[in-house]
Amino acid sequence: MPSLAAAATQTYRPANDAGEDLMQRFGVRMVFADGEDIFAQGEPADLLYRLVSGTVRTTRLARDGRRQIGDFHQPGDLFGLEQSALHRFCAEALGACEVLVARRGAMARFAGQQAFDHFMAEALAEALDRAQDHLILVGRRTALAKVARLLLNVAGRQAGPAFVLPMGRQDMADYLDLTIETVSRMVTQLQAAGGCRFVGRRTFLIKDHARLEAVAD
Amino acid sequence: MPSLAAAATQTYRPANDAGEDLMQRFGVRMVFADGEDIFAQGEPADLLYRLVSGTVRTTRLARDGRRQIGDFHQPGDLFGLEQSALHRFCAEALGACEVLVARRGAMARFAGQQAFDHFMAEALAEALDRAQDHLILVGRRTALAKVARLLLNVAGRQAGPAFVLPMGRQDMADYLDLTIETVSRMVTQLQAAGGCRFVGRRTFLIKDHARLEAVAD
DNA sequence: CGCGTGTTTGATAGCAATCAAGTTCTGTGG
DNA sequence: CCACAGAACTTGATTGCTATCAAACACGCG
Repeated sequence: MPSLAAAATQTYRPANDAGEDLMQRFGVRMVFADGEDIFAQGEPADLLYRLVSGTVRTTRLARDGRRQIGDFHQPGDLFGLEQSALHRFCAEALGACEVLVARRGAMARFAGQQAFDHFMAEALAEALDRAQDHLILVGRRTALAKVARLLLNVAGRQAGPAFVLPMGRQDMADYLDLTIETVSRMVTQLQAAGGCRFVGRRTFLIKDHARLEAVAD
Repeated sequence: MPSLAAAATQTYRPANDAGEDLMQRFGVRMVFADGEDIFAQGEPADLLYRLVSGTVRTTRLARDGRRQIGDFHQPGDLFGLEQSALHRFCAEALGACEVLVARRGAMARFAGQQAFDHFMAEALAEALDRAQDHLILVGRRTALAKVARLLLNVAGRQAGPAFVLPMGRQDMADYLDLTIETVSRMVTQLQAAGGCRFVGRRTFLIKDHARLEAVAD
C-alpha cells in the first residue's frame, strides 16, 4: 500500500487488501477546494481520511510560530491517524482534491475491532517509515542536497518525463527546514548543474538522473 | 504507556494494560553490556523488545556515512517494532541494560491476532509521536535551543534534583544533527547563561528552569 | 492592462562546520 | 594509591553556508 505506487496514476485505486475495503465500505466521499482545511490542529480525531485525488499537506504549528510540515500526501495515502483524542496536525488541500472520510467507531463496530486494529497497525507503520525518512531528509548536509532529494521523491511518485511539484516554494522550504530564498536559489543552481530543468515554476524535467542523484547524496 | 512516566523510576513496572501482559507473558529476559548490539540493521525483525532497565539507542546508517539516531529508549519503552521483514535500525546498549525479548509470532498465536494487532497499533502510534517530536527538535532554529531542549527532555524523564545524561556528546550531536564541537560549546554556554550547571560530564542540575525553558524555545 | 501574490536575485551578517590543539576524565596496571 | 594511556571532551581560529533584509521580477487573474 505504499503511496508511491498508488500515486503514479494520480487517482487512488483500491488494492486487494482488508484495509482498503474498510475505507471503501465506510468512507464518505468529500471534495475540498484549494487551501481548504480538511481538519484543524486541536480538532477531535474521530475520523480517518484517505486521499482519492489531489494533494494534501499536514502541518503543525510550533510554539515559536514556525510551521512544520508533517507530510505531503498523494492519492492512496491515509492521513489523520493520530491516536490521541485531538489532531496534532492540521490538514489542508493543495489544490482541489477528493477524500474518503470514515468514522473510526463505525469501522471498528461494523468491521470488527480486529480488522480495524490490523488496519491501523499497517497504516501507522507506514506513517512511521515516512516520518523517519523525513527525518533523514531534513538532516541532510546541504540545502542543495535536500532540494535535489525532494525533487527526486516527487518525480518518483509520478510518471515522467515531466513532473509537477504539487507544492509551492514556501511549502518546500517548510518541509526541508530551509527558507524560501534558499530553496529558490537551489532550484536555480540545480538547473545550472544539477541535471534538471524547470518549465514554469511547478513543472520540471530530469535531464540527467544520475547527476541529480549524485547531488542529492 | 508513555516512556516519560515509566522512566521516572528508572525501572520498568507493568501498567494495567493488555500490551504489557503480552511482553510479560511471552518475553524472555536478557542482559546486555555497554556497547553491545541488541539487534543490527538488516537483521530479521521477528522479535519485539521492551527495555526493563538502562538505556538503549537505535541508529541508522545513511548512505553518506552519517549516523542518524532514531531514538533513545528508557525503561518501559518498546523498540524494534519495524513492520518490514528486516530491521531498518540498529539497537545498542548505552551502558548495561536488561531487555524483555518476545517472538512476534508466538504472541500473535497464543494471545490472539486481535490482541497482538491492538498492541502493535498502540506501540506504533507512540513511536510515531516520538518521531514527529524528534523532527521538530531537529528543525529548531539554533544549536543552543536544541541542546537546551534535549536537556529538558532528559530531565523530564528523571526525578530531580540532579539529572544524568545517558548518552555522550557524540550521541547528542547525532540526535540533534549537530557536530560534537558545537554541542560542547552549547553546553558551556548553557552553564554561563542558560540556568543549568554540569557536575562532571554526564550529570547536571537545573538552577533556573524558566531560563532554560526560555532558551529552548 | 495592471494589481497582487509568489518567486527570484542581490548584499550582508551570523551561526555552525571544519580543522587543529589542548584538556579532563576513566579505566588499567604497577 | 598513584601513574599512565587512551578516550572523551573542550576550546580556539577560520571558513563557508544559510538566514536575513531588501528589492526586482514574473506570472495569474480580474
